[in-house]
Amino acid sequence: MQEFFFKKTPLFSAATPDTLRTLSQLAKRHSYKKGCLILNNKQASHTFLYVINGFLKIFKESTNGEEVIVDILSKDHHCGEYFIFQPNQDEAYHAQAITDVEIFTLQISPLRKLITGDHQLTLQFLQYTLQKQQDLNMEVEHLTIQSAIQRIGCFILRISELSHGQNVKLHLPYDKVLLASRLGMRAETFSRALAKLCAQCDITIEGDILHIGDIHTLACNICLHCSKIFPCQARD
Amino acid sequence: MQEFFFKKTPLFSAATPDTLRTLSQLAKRHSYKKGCLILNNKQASHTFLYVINGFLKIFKESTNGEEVIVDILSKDHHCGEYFIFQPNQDEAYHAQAITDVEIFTLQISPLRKLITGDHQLTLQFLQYTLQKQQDLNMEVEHLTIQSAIQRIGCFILRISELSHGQNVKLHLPYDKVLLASRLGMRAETFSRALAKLCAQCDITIEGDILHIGDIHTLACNICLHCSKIFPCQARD
DNA sequence: CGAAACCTTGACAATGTTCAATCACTGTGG
DNA sequence: CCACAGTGATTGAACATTGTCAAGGTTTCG
Repeated sequence: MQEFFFKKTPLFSAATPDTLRTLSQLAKRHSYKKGCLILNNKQASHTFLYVINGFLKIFKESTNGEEVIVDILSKDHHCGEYFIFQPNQDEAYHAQAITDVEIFTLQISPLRKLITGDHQLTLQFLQYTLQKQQDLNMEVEHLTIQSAIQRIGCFILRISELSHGQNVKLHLPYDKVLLASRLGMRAETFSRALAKLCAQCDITIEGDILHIGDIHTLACNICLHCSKIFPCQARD
Repeated sequence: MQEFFFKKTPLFSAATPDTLRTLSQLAKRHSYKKGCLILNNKQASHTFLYVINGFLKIFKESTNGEEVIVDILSKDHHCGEYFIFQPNQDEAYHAQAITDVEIFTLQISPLRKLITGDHQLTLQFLQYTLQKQQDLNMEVEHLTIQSAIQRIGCFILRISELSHGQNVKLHLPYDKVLLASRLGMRAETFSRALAKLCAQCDITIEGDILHIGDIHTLACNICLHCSKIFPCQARD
């Protein structure tokens, strides 16, 4: 992979030329078709994974077999950095392509060397990790104080890029079963809650397309139940 | 404050002598009585806060007035580092002493200078932030797949320090109203769920003291509903 | 002692899950 | 080209869990 590619990514843009060169030698690019499992347990704990394009589902399984979604990664999001400081951790997680997807991977141990030798890179990692922490704090908050309807409305507002527009047309980024799971509810609950939300807030559904009468009306109904103020900058 | 004090904290132990000296000049130590509000909104966004002793509640308010607990900080935990890279963020949060508490504070902008000038310190911050991210991932998982009873059981196992012992005596670290809120449920739900848990798992309650017949029995009933394997290393 | 906070309990309402049935859509193989 | 299986999505009914409201008991502390 080429050095200038890394120079353009948010996470590595501030890295030194040396780091960029090493990255270009070590990173391995992969493509996967929708549905493919990307990491097995053994790989996961010593692999850093960066999404170039497409969507990826990161999930775990509870001991009694229930699937839990840890994250859904889109372009320029990444995972596995936790293992930089926890090399022998047995935090099994799985990654699956939910669209066709392009990624690159790095082995954790050379990444650890890069980090320890490049202060600017470490600062970037710290910055993005702190941002991620904020996102997770918000997720906990939403699971605690929002109903299913409110969580769906909030998600819609976030992917609408928080425009104030009217008659906005919007694609759901992935299927409803997955979205339900991402928002911490069952598919049936999602279906019913979305229908209710639409009835209340002047939205019509057509498959995976939403027609939203007025974003601001929606925000007025939803954003009460959150510590942030519309338009917030939360990511998808 | 003395340099060797910072040298002994987990977060700053790897800092350079220069950093430690600057810290000792800039950090301000404070004591608060149980119940005191420690930060107002204006201070929060440019203050880093480190707990020396006692417990602290970090919380936000949703627009419609509901309180949400973001975290409960105990000795050697801290907050506010998010603002290092988001200096003008208006993420209002509040901090309140839930026991008598000792803390020290740093202004964000000198802390930012320390971080940018001390690679080892940045690595420590990154390490602790990544650990925190894992903890939050676990919290989301628990809110998603565990019932109230299971969340309480899981909490008890974590503060039991995961010993396998029998006839373990355990103090709840803070009052039940707060604990309920921390675990994402109402006080009434907590009361009922704890009673059920005790009936199921050979535990007796006496005020804030729990007598647990067998930790392992409890773990068998609870840890099914989690992606980690008992004994896990999750913190409080 | 008395007020305030903490905690528990009961009755009931609201919310979300489970299970089963059904329908629409897609891609496959005959 | 059609039959068919499989996935995704929706709906209804019964049920489980959690929240709400009201009341009353207990503990703490000035």
